[in-house]
Amino acid sequence: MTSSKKKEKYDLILDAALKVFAEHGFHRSQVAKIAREAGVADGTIYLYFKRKEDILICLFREQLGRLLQLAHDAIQDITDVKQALRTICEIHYTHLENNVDLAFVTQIELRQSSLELRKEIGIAFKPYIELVENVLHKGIEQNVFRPDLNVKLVRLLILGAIDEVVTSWLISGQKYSLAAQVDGTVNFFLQGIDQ
Amino acid sequence: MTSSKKKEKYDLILDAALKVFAEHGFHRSQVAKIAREAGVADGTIYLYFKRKEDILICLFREQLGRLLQLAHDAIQDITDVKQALRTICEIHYTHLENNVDLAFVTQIELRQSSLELRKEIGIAFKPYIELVENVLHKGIEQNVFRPDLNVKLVRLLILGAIDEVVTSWLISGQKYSLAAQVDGTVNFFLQGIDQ
Amino acid sequence: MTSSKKKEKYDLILDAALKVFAEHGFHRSQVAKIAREAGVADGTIYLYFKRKEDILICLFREQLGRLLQLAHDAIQDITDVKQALRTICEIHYTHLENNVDLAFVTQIELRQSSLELRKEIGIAFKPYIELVENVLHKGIEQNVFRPDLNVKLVRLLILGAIDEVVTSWLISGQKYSLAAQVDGTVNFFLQGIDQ
Amino acid sequence: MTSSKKKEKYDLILDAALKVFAEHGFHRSQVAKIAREAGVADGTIYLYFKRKEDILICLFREQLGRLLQLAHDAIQDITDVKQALRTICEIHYTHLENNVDLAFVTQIELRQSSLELRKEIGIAFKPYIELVENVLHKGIEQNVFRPDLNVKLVRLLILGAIDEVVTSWLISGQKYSLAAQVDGTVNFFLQGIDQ
DNA sequence: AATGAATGAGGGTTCATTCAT
DNA sequence: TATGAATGAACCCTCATTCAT
Repeated sequence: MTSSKKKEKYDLILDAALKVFAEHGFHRSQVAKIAREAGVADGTIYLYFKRKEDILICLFREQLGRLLQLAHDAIQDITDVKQALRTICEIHYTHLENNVDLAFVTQIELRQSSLELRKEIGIAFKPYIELVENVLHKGIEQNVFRPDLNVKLVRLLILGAIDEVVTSWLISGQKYSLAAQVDGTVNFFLQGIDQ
Repeated sequence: MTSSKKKEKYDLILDAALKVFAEHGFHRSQVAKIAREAGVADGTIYLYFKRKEDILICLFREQLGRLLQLAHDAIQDITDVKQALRTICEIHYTHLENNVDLAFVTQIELRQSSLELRKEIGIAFKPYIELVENVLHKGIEQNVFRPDLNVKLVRLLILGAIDEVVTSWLISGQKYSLAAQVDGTVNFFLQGIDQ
Repeated sequence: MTSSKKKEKYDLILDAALKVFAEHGFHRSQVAKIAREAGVADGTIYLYFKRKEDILICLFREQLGRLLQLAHDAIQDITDVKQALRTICEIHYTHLENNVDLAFVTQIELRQSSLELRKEIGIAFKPYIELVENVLHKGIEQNVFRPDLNVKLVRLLILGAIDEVVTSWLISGQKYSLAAQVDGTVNFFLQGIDQ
Repeated sequence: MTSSKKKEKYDLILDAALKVFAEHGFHRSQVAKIAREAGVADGTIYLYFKRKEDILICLFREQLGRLLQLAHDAIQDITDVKQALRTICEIHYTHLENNVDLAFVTQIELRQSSLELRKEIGIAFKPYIELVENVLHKGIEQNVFRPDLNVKLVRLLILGAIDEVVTSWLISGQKYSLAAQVDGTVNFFLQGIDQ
């Protein structure tokens, strides 16, 4: 009972933080504002999080975990690596398009943080990196992807490219469909721009 | 004479800012520290820049201008669009590898800014975008690149991919050569990962 | 039974407080820390003490009571007032030397309190004051001490002098024997510094 | 000019701090309150003092310096060591009686500080200690004071005794004359209480 | 143009105390 | 009696910006 309540309040705060961060940005979001939004006292925040930055980190971990789970489950039964890559991209775009608040936090606010925090984020991001690298490795083994690929570099290129598309879509004011970019994106990944 | 002095001091401040931002990050760089580094009084900064963020914007414009000029000059006489793309990527990587301070400011510090600032930065970034898009358009016209390319999307994908490679190299502690990634990067852009 | 348990817990808390106050100082000693040391819940503290300062006051009362009892018992059968004074001083120094935690609390932490608290402390200190004044009065009656003594003033001088010796010994890091100062102290009280 | 203004503001703040500390105590005195009393902005305080505690230390140094100067000047031409001791005591009592705010700060507020701060205070107090010890040494040399005196111990006893008299006078509400205690105090120091 | 002293708004965090259970 | 989760008031200090000189 107590633990369920604790869980509830923990989530209450994270939900409130997501909303407040998305609206005002990390630096402009006072802890007091998050507390008010969550319906708890300022001090209560500090029963669940060590400091303000921790809220951001936990929020990211939690949310990235869901995205990862979605992607993981979706490619579980897919043997076609090209299709797997497409699915990852599709889920990535779709999930962020359906969760604009989350998109703002990951694409904009999360970058406004100290180098130390970015390293923390990097660690949390590891499983997602591995998901992509696994697909690449499998593709090379299956002779579907070119054997001379530098997997780490290609992974950077793919995730950097995806990231920029999402950020650009956000900054533009979400005036077009993000999910509609999947085909163009994946074709680029697979065939490049050369004739 | 006066204007030349003004020019001098303006540059003095920007040079100081680049150094200080790179060392301490934007938020940890007090205006007073930049002033001391530049050898001027705190108040003098405000004769040349409206506010602290302006220093960052101007610094970015100035430096991006140089990179743009380098790239522009280098592809001037190149008719082979593939080679042009390679040259842009090569200059981008090489220039940032040779100017780590600049790299830190553009890849890390510049992101730690408000949405408004990022829009400003976007505007300054326009000419670089056009440079890349021009190459893409030319390549399509020449039937070297695929005719169905969504140029804006591909440009995002290319610049996002490059950006991530640079950031990752920085965060890793510049433990390997950035310029050595040109081949892998451009091959990916041209042929993708498909066999 | 209940009252005995209460007594037990009351003492448990005071013992914990003495330890925690001595180690961290009054202001740096959170109520939570005392509670943990005592093995009770935070809220339980408030069943026995009105507020944090009360713990300090009660602790002082309790401990001073013991010192007073020791001194009182020791001079009970002493008719020589000079010897009585020496005994009081000896017990004071010895007791604090043997209870450094207590010394820290009385000499350092107790002073870090509001004027109001110091008045409370003054009241608790009354019996000790009377003990000393009684010896002085008796000495005057017996024509052992000078008849023109201002008893209240002399009592202040004596206790102030003793207090400073103890504090200085503490701050010095207890590098010498406090009890060894009894002779020098009492000689000063009795004969002054004049040849 | 500038330095004279700086001096002025420095003193303005110290004067304000003395008043505010005396009235509300150190811990209850917000920096903002001192600033308002001094007629400067909050931030200005920090142009002259590193932190709140520094104000207290500087205040003490400044004021103790004056008291020391007074005592030093007064005993300059006195060859009679007994008279010198009397003069020191007289000036101490008189000065604090004439500067009740100062008395509150030195006797009450200054004690409510961390052990570290008390060490700082101890250093500032050194010259005063030496003043007293010099008189004691001289008295022993002149065969006026007993040759077997433990000078350091006696100095502690004397200053401790004086200190307690002042504090007691303060806590009592200054209902009697402090200066009137000089005779009783000095007689005690010289002859003790023995017949 | 240049100075640099002065300004003052702004917020994360602690912790004594309460109260529902 | 006992718990301990929740409360929320309280405050020092930084630093971007201004302005009198």
